[in-house]
Amino acid sequence: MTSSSPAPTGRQGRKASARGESRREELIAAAATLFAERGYATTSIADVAAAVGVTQQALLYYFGNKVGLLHAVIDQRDGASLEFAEELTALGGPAAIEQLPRYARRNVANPSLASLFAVLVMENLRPGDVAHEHFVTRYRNLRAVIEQMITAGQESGEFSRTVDARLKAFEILAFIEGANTQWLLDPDSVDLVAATTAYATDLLRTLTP
Amino acid sequence: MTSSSPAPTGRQGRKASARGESRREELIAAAATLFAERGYATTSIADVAAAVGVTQQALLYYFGNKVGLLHAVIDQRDGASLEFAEELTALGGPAAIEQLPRYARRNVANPSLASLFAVLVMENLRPGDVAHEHFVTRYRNLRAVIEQMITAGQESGEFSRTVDARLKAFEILAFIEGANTQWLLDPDSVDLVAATTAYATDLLRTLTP
DNA sequence: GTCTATAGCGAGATAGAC
DNA sequence: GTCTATCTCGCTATAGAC
Repeated sequence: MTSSSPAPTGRQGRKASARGESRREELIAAAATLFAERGYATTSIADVAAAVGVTQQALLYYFGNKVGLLHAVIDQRDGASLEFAEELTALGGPAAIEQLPRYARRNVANPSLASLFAVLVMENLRPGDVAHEHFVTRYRNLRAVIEQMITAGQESGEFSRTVDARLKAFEILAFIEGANTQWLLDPDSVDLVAATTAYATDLLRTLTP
Repeated sequence: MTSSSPAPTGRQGRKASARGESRREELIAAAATLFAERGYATTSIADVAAAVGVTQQALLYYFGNKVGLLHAVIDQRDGASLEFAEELTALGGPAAIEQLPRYARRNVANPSLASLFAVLVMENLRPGDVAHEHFVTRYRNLRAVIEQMITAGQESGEFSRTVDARLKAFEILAFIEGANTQWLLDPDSVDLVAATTAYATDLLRTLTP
């Protein structure tokens, strides 16, 4: 966000890989994969560079330092998350709840993305950690989006007004995160989509008047 | 478990700190705190040793290597978790559900322990990670305990037989873990005990015939 | 048991050539 | 843009003295 990188001007040469990916994007993609697999702290920038076939110093040319790379990864991959959540909840009320399994399906289809943020959150729990503020606001935004979806349902009369929208939003996000954790650790032990569907069903029962 | 440490024989000298803690126990306690705060990978054994006032080499005398220290920490702190879960669920049925907020209270009272395992799990998601197998079986055991609690309630007729005990157990554990994550990241944003109490209440409604 | 000394590696980052 | 060379640091682990 602030200063960060020399930002190579304009478009890249034709050398960039198969798809129109710039070297910078290749590096971000490689970093996302490795961070998801091993975490940020244990991944060396040299490993990331090697995955793309350049040296560590080439990587530093783009991102300045390791933290710059991390922020580039977060910025590039996390926008989609909130958008996805907004898309799912935009319908408001019961229709939004029914979309919950789509979230699970998305994780199953893209475990690397699911793992990336789960791992990074735990590496940034404490104030002062490089991306702490980012994740704090990320979760606040997600809770806010879910809470609005619930209050929308209450205002339309589809949801009972006796439920505390704020606590319910917390609960729903807790389920999503915790389900994710268990599934990442032990994918064969549970059918994430089935579990999410079951949860959504029961959830609807507690929300409906 | 296997070989590990020279295991200093017999009891310790009177030099061990205020409480009857042996040096080994002091080191485990210091490691638990630091691992909880910074994670395993980013904590150096020298930091752990320094927290107790000895050198890194003294620490290695007890644990052999860094992985030995990790396993000592896990063995010492994790036994309590499963016991606690068993205690809470032993009652079976609705009474067990009502105990859920106690779990939250325990975390609030001991954030360091809550953080320790949350962080270590994410550092051991992948097969081959030093403590991967430990956490896989840990979660399997926890799910099994919760599942048994539910089936016990179903057999006594207190819980509806239409719910899938296995999926419900997964859901309950997901809530606990996810609630924990959100609260660790941003403690002021939510009242963990209130949220857990609300969840337990709604949970009971979906479980009761 | 705890120390000093030290080996040996891998990390992040800078300087400067091409 | 990407490289080679290099600096500096921190880390794990070993050897051996006390």
